[in-house]
Amino acid sequence: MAETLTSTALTLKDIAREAGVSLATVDRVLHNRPGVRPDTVRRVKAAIERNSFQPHVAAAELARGRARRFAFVMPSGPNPFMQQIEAYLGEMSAWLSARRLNVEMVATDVFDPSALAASLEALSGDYDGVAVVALDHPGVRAAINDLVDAGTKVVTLVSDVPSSRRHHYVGIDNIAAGRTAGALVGRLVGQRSGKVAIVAGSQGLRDHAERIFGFNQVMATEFPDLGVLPVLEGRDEDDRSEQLLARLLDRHADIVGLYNVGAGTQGVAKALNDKALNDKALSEAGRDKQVVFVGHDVTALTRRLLLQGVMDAAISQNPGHEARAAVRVLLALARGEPILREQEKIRIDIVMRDNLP
Amino acid sequence: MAETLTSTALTLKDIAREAGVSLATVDRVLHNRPGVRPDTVRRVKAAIERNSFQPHVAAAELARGRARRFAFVMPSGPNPFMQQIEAYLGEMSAWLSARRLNVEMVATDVFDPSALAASLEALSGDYDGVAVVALDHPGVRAAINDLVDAGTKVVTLVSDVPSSRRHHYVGIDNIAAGRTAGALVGRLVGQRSGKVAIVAGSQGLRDHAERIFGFNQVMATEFPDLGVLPVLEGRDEDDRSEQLLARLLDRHADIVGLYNVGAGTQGVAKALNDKALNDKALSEAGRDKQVVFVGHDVTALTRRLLLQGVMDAAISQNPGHEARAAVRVLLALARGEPILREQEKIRIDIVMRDNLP
DNA sequence: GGTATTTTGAGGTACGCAACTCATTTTGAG
DNA sequence: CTCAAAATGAGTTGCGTACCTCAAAATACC
Repeated sequence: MAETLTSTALTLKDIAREAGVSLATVDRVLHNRPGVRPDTVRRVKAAIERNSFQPHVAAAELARGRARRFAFVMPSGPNPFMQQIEAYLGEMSAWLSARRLNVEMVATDVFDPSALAASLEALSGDYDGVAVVALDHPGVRAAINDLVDAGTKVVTLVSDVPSSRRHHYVGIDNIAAGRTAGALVGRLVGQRSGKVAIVAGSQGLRDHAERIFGFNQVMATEFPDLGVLPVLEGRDEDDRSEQLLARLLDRHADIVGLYNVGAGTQGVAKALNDKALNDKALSEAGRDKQVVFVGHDVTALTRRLLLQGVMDAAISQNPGHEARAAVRVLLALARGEPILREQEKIRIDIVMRDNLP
Repeated sequence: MAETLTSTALTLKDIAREAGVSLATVDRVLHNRPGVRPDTVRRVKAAIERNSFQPHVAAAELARGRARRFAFVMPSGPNPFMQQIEAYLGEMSAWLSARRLNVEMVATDVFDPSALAASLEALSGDYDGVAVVALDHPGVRAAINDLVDAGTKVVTLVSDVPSSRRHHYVGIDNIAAGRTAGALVGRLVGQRSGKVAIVAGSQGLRDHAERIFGFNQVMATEFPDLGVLPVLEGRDEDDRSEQLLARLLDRHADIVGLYNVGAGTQGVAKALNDKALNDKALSEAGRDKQVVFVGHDVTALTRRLLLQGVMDAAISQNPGHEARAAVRVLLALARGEPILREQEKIRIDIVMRDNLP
């Protein structure tokens, strides 16, 4: 009837007795300190295994004395998504200080590889852990590897550098995100035929490129009747995105779907809106005439657009989850605890009007 | 450039000095122990506020000595969703034992109010926290309130009893889930016209009733052209669901959408499949002819159906998240820590083939 | 005023581990 | 066998809090 998931509490002393050694030796083994014969190490580890001993987190934390320092290296400039991550870190402040964790924000120009690399190098030695919104570039990769070699735990956030030796990536699979967007656009367009437009920040950005790749993959295989127009590069700027899109809508009257890969949402929405008003003036166009609009991230703006019905779905990576996961992962890494992969995995959320968080 | 989110570490001793009292008095105030003049209480609390003092979690945990005991009261019987929750709790076992937390599973017949109430009463006094998959019934409500009065922290899991004094509910808003399902069915059906079927376990179950309510709400307001057929009650059994649905599909050739509210998915899929084969024999029916099928939860079965294209979308509440959130909330309640609402909120996930977790 | 009662201070112990010192034993090389 | 080096034991201290006891001081009551 009642089945227990945890064993009784053993202490280091019990392990020492079990292994027939002293507390000091167990401590040496546990912390990879030198001066223990390989055979003895084996005996101690066996005793730990046999009893599935877990050091008491609270005791360990209390004993080590000094607080841990983590740094978050984030893009400077007004990126609403990044601001949300910061805000959620702020909400954790009580949680953090109850655990004597210091989290510091470091702003840097993420799009300048050498500036980013310099910011990272500057952290060396002073921090137990670093979370960084990274750019995949050789200089950045080297800086990350240097941090890792110095014993700092490194987590890439939102944007990964897979070729580095970072300990963990907290973010979504952008190819899968693009595929999801493609499936949504295709399915929501339904029976209608026509063309699909893509607005991105830049195809040079790794995450944007991956999303576009995934999107095209699905369109090609599952919705071959929908022609995909060349990608517009709006540089994540509202004005530019609006102009480019407006021109495209002018030239192609048969656009039925739109995928906005990055930011610049305001401009995209405006261009779409102008077209809708225009259409309405010409004839009575209902939902059937409307362009299916799928974008990314739930912000104040996209939330409004979803509620108004201008936007049909947002692909979202939960910024709160990302902020908390980054902290938890850094903490687990620093403590040498296992990471709960399921918990820290960032999922691709489909957000429509009725499941707005 | 580098902005810190956490303050320097104060201790109780510092607070005592600040307030001009002894450590013992601070301790009395902190734990609501008697024997302190109201005026002194105020002074101490002011000092705590002023310095935004947070007791060191690790020290507190270490000092209290005894381990905490939590109980999970779950339905007996082979419910895949509940089994997933148990499995995820199992994955946490290292995490739990490192914190000296004991989690015990208690199986009970959740559909029998008096049995459930009895199970809850039996836990009284022995546990620091209880998570329960509850049934909204006066007897159960009373049992929950008794536990709360006895000082046990109580969290309802998956299914809520809002009228009780439980401390927290870990689960989704089922009305919103139903609305989401409705929006999906409506949008995915697209231009086609026809009828929509609903298969539920029972309209007597609170969560099923709420989902149906939300579903109908959206259908009535946003997709008035789609007629909703009376709810089939399959009792979450495969055979019964299949038979009922097969008969309905026979009678109504124009069914274009289906919402499966609960379990019995295997049977529902079989009935749909038989119809599809039948249609194919009569004419060449592509995707356009297929019934849009939206259901709940990602299990081995629904995963397969999504991949096969039989099912179009699953509304999912992440069982791993629910398991971990329940533990974290119970722990925070027991410690008197604030709850990170954002973190513990269970979201309504839309899962389609391309964002299968 | 004196007594009972309440409030406060002072101090100790324990929790489990990290990190350290120093003495002692064991081992291996010559 | 001798001696240095390596391995191990034994012990201490401190982390910040909970929880407890006992005495002293302050206050309330008659």
